[in-house]
Amino acid sequence: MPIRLKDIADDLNLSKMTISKVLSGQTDISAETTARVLQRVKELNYIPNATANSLRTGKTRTLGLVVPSLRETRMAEIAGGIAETTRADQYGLIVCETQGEPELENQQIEMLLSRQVDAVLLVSNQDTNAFGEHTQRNAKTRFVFIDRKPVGKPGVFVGADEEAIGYVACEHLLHSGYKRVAYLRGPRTAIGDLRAKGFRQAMSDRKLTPQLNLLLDTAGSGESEYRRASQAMKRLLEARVRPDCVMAYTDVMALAAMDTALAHRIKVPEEMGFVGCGNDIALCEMRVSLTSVDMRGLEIGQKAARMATRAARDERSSGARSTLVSPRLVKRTSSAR
Amino acid sequence: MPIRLKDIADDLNLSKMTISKVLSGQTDISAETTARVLQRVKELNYIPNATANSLRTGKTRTLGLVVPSLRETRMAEIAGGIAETTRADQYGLIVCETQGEPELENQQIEMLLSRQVDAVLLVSNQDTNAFGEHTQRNAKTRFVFIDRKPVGKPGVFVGADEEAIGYVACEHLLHSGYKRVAYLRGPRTAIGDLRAKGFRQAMSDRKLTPQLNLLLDTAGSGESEYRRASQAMKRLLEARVRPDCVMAYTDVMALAAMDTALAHRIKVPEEMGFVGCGNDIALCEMRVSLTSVDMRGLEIGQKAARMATRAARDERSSGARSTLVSPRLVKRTSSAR
DNA sequence: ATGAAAGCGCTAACAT
DNA sequence: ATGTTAGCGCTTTCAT
Repeated sequence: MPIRLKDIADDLNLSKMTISKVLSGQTDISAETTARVLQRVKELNYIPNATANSLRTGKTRTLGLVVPSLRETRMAEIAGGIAETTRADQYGLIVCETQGEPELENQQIEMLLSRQVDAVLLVSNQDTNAFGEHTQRNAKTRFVFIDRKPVGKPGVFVGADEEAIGYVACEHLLHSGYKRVAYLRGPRTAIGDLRAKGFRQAMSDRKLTPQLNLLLDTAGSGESEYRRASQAMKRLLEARVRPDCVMAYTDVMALAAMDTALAHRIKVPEEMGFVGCGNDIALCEMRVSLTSVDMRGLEIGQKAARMATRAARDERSSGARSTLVSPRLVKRTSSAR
Repeated sequence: MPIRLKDIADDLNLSKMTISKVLSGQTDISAETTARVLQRVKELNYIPNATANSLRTGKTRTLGLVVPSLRETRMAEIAGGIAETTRADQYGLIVCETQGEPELENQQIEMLLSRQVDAVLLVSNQDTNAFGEHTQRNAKTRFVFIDRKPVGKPGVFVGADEEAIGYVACEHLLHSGYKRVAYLRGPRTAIGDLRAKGFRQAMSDRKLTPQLNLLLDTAGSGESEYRRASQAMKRLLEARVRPDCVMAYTDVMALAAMDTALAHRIKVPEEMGFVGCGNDIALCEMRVSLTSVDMRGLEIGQKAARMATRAARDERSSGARSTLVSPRLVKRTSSAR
């Protein structure tokens, strides 16, 4: 059996309280006793029972993270940022996958509440608010939403500034001297729409009109993202007016477009430029290295974790309700005109 | 404040025990009472306090996972398998990153032990066994090692059959009619050596001698894996005897080699075949789709989680001490001669 | 500067 | 079929 406070106390002819006080850094214990206790604690390799502590104090120093899947690059990045920050703060992190299923999401949130986590970090798939009951009733546990704004729930929000992502990518191409921007715009989700809005804004800020026939939606089922983007790119190359640059919703799509162009003997970046989103290091260093928008998953995770621990400490729900993290453009060869 | 057992008991004029029994499915409660309790529990949205339960029972129904980083594809896969299985078993999963630093690894293990996890799943970076103390002293917590065999610690092991991975990849190429296999062998780690051994075995089983000049080590610092593999491939193409196929330690390396060959106007797969390892879906569907060895990260995670929960349940440390998971070859165009 | 008592929310073991 | 007692390991509060 593991060693308990009492074991140390008995061993030293002191009371449990004295040991507890030493370990929690109270100052009303003599230096001598403190030293004796600390030494014995080390010798016996005492590890405090966090469960008992939690039951007594009502705090677990543990956060819960709920994500659709850890295997998407973006989620892994965000989770990494969260894990890093929680570790530094001496918090634990319970991670749950939901496969995008609302039912599992609710189930996992309930599991986390049962485990008394101090806060829940949630990348939700639910546009609806079935988890409303939880956030309502259980006033104790704070919620931090990531990347997807909840409809009107209590809890703070951190996410990428999607509109800025679209803007930055497009503006970079225009600034580099490219003129006819094609945008492989990805799915018709809230995020996809925001990013497209940024793209359009960048165009109109330069008095350019997006040529709508270059606005392709590569969503669709069956084929891989790469193949779908390749096909879209082929169609673009056959158009009356060819674009002289392409921005894409993801790095994979940008890479697919670039590969297609290269196969058509188009010179990159001289004749055609490319920008992706994600700054996925495995993808951006391939072939002609790819300019990409870093969406700051790591920072978003860090920020979310900090908001969570702060919210968990404060009684009152604290200040900032919503934070957008600005993207950062990483220039590489593919757009170096 | 959240609702407690006692609240329900008072509300129904029953004792805490009756409620507890109903919720844990004891049979010695009348059907009528059971129904009444269940209904009120649902109405009040009662969520049991797992912390109190754990303190009382000594079990947390929580596993700890320690990995170098969640952002490597392989780790994300393994973690995904673990998360899936623990969820199905109604276990929680505390995830920790160590950035490959032994100090952090020990720290995180201690954190997990403090939180009384029922078992620790560990992808260790330590060849040494600094965590020995923990595994020794804390007889209660079980250890499951993943992908890296510990030197001689208590605890079970699950990992990929690395030798088989090397064998399967090479044998596939030979079976397809390729003759001169080049192997971009990756780093000189224990795993790298095992995989090379499998490669050599496959060659000698066919009475072929690996041409040593084709055995390249792409380890080295600074440049990205893709660039290093590209350079290695260029050297291979300038050699007196060109290989007619390439197998690589990773999918990125295989892709780099293939891109280099394609840039040299070599026809894939007719003139040259390629096989990678990892079966990374984002990479294998690019360009000429890449044949790759699936290293079964998901299955390894699932198996590890099952071993962990089983070990946590049984008092005695149970049977199987070591399991190797066989790789699965996924044939695609790049080697379709 | 040190310690005794009480109790966090739950359940194992034993009454009734 | 239902309830009582005791206690998991710790900390808060209040003595001494």
